[in-house]
Amino acid sequence: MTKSQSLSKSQPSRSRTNDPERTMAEILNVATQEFADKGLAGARIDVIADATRTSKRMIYYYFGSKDGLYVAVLEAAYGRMRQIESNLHLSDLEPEDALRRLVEFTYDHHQSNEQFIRLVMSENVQRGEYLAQSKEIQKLNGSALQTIQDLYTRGVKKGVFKKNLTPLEIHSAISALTFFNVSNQHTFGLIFKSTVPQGKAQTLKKSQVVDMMVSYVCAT
Amino acid sequence: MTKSQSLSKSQPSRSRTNDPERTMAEILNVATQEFADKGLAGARIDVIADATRTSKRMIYYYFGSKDGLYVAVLEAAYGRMRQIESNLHLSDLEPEDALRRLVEFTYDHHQSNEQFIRLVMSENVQRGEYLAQSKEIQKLNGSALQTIQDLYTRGVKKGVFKKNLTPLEIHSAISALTFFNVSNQHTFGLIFKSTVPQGKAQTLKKSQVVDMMVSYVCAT
DNA sequence: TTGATAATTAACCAACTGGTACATTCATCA
DNA sequence: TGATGAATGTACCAGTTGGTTAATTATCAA
Repeated sequence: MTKSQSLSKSQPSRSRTNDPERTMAEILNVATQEFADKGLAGARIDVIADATRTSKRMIYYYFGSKDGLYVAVLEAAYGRMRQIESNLHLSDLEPEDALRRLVEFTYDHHQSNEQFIRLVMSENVQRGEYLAQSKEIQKLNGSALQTIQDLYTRGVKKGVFKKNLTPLEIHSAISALTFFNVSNQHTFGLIFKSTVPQGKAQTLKKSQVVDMMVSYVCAT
Repeated sequence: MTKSQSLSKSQPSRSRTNDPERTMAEILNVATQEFADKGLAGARIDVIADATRTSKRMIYYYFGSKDGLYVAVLEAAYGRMRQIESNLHLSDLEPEDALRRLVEFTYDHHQSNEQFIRLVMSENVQRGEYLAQSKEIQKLNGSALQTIQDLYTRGVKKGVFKKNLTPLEIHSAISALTFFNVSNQHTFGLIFKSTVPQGKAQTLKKSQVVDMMVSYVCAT
């Protein structure tokens, strides 16, 4: 746990410090930005290396290849997301409130994690080829659905939710509405630029998404 | 030397045919596939050229550069979409039926035009940088919204639609639900592969999307 | 202290890739 | 028919880029 000498940022010393953890973390960090910015094919290893305090050689030392680095970036990004998501505790709210809260959370979550969204888009352009290589990924499927399952079951029992919906449907709908809003903002902004306020061209407001989900899930 | 017969694979005739239109069309066609498949950065001019009956030289002759070709592909793809969309005539249907029909059409439309969706995704990864270069694109904004505007106004007048919705909201919601379903199928399929039927991993069924839109737009 | 191994640097390279130079053939029309 | 510009094919190039070779330094257990 020491963390001994992590300073000396502007010290152009001839001596060198071995700090594998920091080196790896920095590479991963810079690479995440570059890949999110340009996609796998557009990203440049040299650019990543130059933005790091270390060298290109280190990238290959720790990650083996450009693809290897990309997969590592994907895994880390998905892992981070899962962790954030797991911090929601909805079980102490009434079903309808919990639903609202979940939608709002997801909306904000997507809104403030454009980098992640861009990675996911890139990966879909590549047909999930690289995400499929990750063993880690498989583990994180259940949790989001379980949350919804619980919430939904409570709502049905209480008679406030429609029957015969599946957690996956609900999750998909929420994701679609909140993800698209960020992912397609640029083309949407261009095509409807006369009607869309410039800047962050969010065409779906949070309250609308909430309303849509509530009116869909709640019993009439 | 020894000319090594690099040619004569199938002893191509020495005669050649000038057919600029066909040449351009073929280049554009092949390029659309390649760009949709790999994105701008991932696409290779040589691959496009080789898949054509003509040569790389012609690509530069007609389109100037890789970027130029890409913009031409985008324009053509968007143009095609606009044309197809304009073939819907909803004015002879009752508002609610027209809405259903619009949603169903959009769903099928996205479902069967994955190539276009992939181009749009790529372009969003690039922040719309290239679509913005196209002068043509600006023209096609209004039509989709106008269709919805008409339909919505009729519905409100008739008292079957909620008030205070905007055409852009409605259009965005429909787009989000139908686009996402195709665009994110790969990552979604991987993460929820235990719950999603393999193959075309459509997690949102057409009827669900229709229900969502209807329950959102229709007055309670 | 020392020897082994992990971490790191710098120079280098071969393949790839967008783009071109140039010669040549086709189509049109006077 | 022959001249002229448009269209096309071939060969080539120079910059880029992922990846590597080889030598050097830090770290730490024994």
